[in-house]
Amino acid sequence: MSTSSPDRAVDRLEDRLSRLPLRERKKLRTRRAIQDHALRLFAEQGYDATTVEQIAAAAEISPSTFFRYFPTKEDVVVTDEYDPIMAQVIREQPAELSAIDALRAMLREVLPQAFTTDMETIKTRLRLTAEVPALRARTFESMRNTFELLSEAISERTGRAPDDPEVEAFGWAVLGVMQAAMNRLMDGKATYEELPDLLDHYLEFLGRGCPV
Amino acid sequence: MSTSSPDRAVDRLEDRLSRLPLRERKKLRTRRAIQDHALRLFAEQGYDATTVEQIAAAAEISPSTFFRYFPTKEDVVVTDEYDPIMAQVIREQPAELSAIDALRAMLREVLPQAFTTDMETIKTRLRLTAEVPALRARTFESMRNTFELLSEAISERTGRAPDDPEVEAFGWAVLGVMQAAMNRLMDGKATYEELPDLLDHYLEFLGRGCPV
DNA sequence: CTATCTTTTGAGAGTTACTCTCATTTCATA
DNA sequence: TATGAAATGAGAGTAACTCTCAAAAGATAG
Repeated sequence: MSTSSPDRAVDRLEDRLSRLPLRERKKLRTRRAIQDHALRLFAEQGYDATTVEQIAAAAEISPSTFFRYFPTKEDVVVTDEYDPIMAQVIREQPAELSAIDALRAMLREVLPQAFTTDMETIKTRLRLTAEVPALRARTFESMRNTFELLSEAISERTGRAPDDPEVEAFGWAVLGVMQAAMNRLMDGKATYEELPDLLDHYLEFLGRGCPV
Repeated sequence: MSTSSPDRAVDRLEDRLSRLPLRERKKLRTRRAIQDHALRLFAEQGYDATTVEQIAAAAEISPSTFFRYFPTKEDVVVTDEYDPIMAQVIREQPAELSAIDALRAMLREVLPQAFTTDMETIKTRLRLTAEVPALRARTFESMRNTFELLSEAISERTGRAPDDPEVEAFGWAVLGVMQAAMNRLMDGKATYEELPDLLDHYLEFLGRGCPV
């Protein structure tokens, strides 16, 4: 299995950081500081028990500045950078693969890579998302973003319009089975090691018409 | 197409109201008053521009009491009573139908019924859900409830465990295509008249393995 | 019908996420 | 080094929720 594509996709992101005007680099550093301190405090004290004021103090900024970087406290946990990478890797799959097989190949590439580089953050975020109602709710908004990128990539591969009714149904069905897998993970009915296989199985199951 | 089942299911709900201790009946009346006034005010002034204080004043209760009936302002819009009815109607379908066909039959029964009795409320709720980010987010929590009832009903029909991995994947895939249909409705790409056919087509499409 | 017990309600104070405004500082450019 | 633009901090304000406690309303026994 090729491992170079997601590396490249990630590298492209990291690369951009270094050769940026000072101002922009400082902003990115501040953003990351906020997120790191926030996740640490959430893990230590719990989400609700941690105030924005505390996060701002830990990151050495003012509360006003916090809200300039993250419109809500929830965004600190919910915002991630994987969606564009996943969309990109879908596009890089051979054209002869079906949409479902392209998705399966993408996940087999991206998941191990993400787990290797960011396991701790991923675990913290998933645990918070499972436990805090406000964060669970926000998940849906981020699914809508994922849907946009996903249906765009699918549309390109299949030559159908991005707002084709069946493309949209397919996109949401895929997000559905992904959510099913995430829920099993959050409920402790599956482990992180099993996740790639579970997702693969779910997509194949979807392609067979969900025979139950 | 049978029309008696959803009538009975609804009737059973309405029936209970009449022969209830005074206290309970008053509570239900208060609850409905809050919801009616809230939806009216939201429609007139917008969701964000309407405060809980205004709703409480309109319903002639105190703000404290508002939060005893609805834990959050969002719940007033998001809470609905259709899920148990839908689960019940799924159970009433002939055993020889596949899970997907049972769902299709259920929707052909329940949707017209719901549209006939509650069209105004449904439209208001859907429009608010489309427009207000906080409400969009909350949709996901109510999907989780729907999932519980749905997977329970599917599990009974198929004889598989409710937490069987494939039952869960199927349930979320179904919720996915339903969400796809709702989104088309909210985006103005489909009408309420077309919704039953669209949903029917989506479920059939799902049963064919989503060939895109 | 009265008295008691339980449940529901209202009033009010407190917390915190989030918004807005304006003065100040920090960085970019000539 | 001076000038303009963008980022920051400080502070005041709003509104959704939480908690506590006393008053009111409904249920129940005598």
